[in-house]
Amino acid sequence: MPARSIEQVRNLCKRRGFVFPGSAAYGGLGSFWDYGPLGVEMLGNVKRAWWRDVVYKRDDVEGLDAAILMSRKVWQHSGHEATFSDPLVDNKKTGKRYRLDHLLEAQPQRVLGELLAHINFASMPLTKLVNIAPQSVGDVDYTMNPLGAIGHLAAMLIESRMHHVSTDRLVRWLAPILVVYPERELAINKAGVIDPSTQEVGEWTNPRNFNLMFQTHIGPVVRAAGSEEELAARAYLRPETAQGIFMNFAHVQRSLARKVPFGIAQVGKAFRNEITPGNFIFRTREFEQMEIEFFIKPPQFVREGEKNDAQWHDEWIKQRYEWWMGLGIDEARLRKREQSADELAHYSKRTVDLEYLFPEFGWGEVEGIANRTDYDLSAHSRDIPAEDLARLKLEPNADSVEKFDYFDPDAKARYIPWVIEPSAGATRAMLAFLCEAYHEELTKEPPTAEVDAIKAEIPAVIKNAQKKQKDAEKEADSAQRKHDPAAIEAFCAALEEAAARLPQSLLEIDALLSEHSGAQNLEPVKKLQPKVNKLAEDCARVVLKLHPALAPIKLAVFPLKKNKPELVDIARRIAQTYQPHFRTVYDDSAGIGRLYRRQDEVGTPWCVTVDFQTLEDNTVTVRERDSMQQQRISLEALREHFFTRLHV
RNA sequence: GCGGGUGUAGCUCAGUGGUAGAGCAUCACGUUGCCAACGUGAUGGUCGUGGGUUCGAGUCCCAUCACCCGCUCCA
Repeated sequence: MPARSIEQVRNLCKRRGFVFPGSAAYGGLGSFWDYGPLGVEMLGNVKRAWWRDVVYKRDDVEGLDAAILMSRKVWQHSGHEATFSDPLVDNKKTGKRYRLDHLLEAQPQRVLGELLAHINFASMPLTKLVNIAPQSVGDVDYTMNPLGAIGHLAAMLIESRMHHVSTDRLVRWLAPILVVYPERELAINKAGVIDPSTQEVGEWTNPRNFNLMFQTHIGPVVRAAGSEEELAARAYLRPETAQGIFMNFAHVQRSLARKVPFGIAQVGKAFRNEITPGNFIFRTREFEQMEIEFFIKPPQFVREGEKNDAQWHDEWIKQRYEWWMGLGIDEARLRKREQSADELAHYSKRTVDLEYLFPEFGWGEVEGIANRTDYDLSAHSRDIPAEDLARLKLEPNADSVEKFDYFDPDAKARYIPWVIEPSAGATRAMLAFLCEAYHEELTKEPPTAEVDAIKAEIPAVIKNAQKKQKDAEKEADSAQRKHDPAAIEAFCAALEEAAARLPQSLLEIDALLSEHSGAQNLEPVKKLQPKVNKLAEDCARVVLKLHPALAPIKLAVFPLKKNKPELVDIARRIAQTYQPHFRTVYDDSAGIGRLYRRQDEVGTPWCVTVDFQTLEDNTVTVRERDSMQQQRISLEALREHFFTRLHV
């Protein structure tokens, strides 16, 4: 059974030195995390496992480590500066928050018309309108007259002649207007904008603009915000590592004389001013990515027998899926999910997400494999033909001095390659592997008397719960029900079934009693739960069943008794033998049983114990983490034993 | 930003207006021949912060800060 809650994993991480809250001495800084001695090992192992798989094992991928700070121009032309700023608005009544454009898209046309009618466009500064208004409406060119464009739109909407303008296009203009319009709060509320969650008119706050990229400035001089000097000096911390790869496409291709198809892999930090960080290290504002941009021929140059973009995409999806499985993720908790058209990023033709089933919050993306076409390399190139600009919805790039094209000796043609992008979260991967590896196991037979006492109390719990279930069923209006009868019924059934399997099911019962939020309020449960929990903790061990390649410590060496210098000496010597090759620790700070449990908890796959027999025949016990089995191995054979298992 | 929750020892948490507590962890000494052993002792606290009520506040009141969970986002 993997982790039941993120809380369990978070606690273990803090207690055992994987992950600590950041800036803790000053009360913490929301959702920034520091990686402790074991965390840095494990995260490093995740990254190494990935690098081995996508760089070392292949003939067609090279590595790269680009700068984190990149010119503002990169992010303007990649589209991030525009798309990473989302206006948000809250409904004070329901507490729901929406992206303004999503909210407007969910409105009936009538409300959008009302909204336009309530905006006095003449009161808005013309300079702002110029940036927002469409250049044409229908057949009429409004380049010189943005006010006219808005007025035209408003008139059409009010007269319900919507066939000229689709809702989503209209929303794209309306949303930015509502962010800068001085009386926007009034307008939204007067127009009666509806909350999609309740289908009732909401009580809305001011839409506020959010920029998801972290800004900084190159050079120590302080400049006025928004000034020309400030904009010129502005840089962003990369929100994805991918753009660093695109910037270096030509460098890598030329310096290593690479032919398409080939890929560039990069591991590194990325930064996003997430609106809602949370779920431990799942969504943080500083995180680490493992990304590949795999460059391939554009469809029109693909010849008979060669893979096209769709086939390369499928192949990478398969490859990456297998990587996760190979490191111990169970099939039941890893899935591929096709992104729907409306959630595709601005650069993507098709994206398939790999999602892990996390405890508590459920399916969460750990990797996205996107077909980015030739969008990015074109966006950063000058002299792109007009038809390609139109196809990719790009503006001509006058800032760039490069054209990221490639002469293909096979096709005898010059083209801008397409790209398949497998992009995984390294920090998320670590969390997924930790959740997957977390196990609680019964290691001792609980005393019969205590088990019987628990058994005896369970019927009372079930009876009490069933009474609550009947009460809930009496309440006809399901919205008024305090409890969900179906949930109670399921709880009772599970509890009854588990009770019959005591004592083996002790941990399941502990989980049942402490997890059902409704159950915790039952009086008999309040009495029973601490008893069960105590007994469960006494008779169980926590073990991280990590793949050895991911385990932060590979080997721990103990003397059976720490006050026997002859055992201590040998144990220390064994540890020192392996320390240069892989993470090995020596420990004698507790009794042998406790030492084993400590290593179980951090996922150390093997422990070596030096005992009195060692003095006679030079053998030690090697104890395996998952099975807890021991075997005697001679000191000479240890090297072979571990090196083959760890692929050193 | 809105709603909910939590702040007491390194960790997990008790604490009824009247001397600041437990378990675990840590350290010392003794004991201990393989799966969270035991005994004795010790270390460790501005009870998140600032005000107020009171003879007296961890506890009641007000304010404030931080973190956690949920809401958008998506590696």
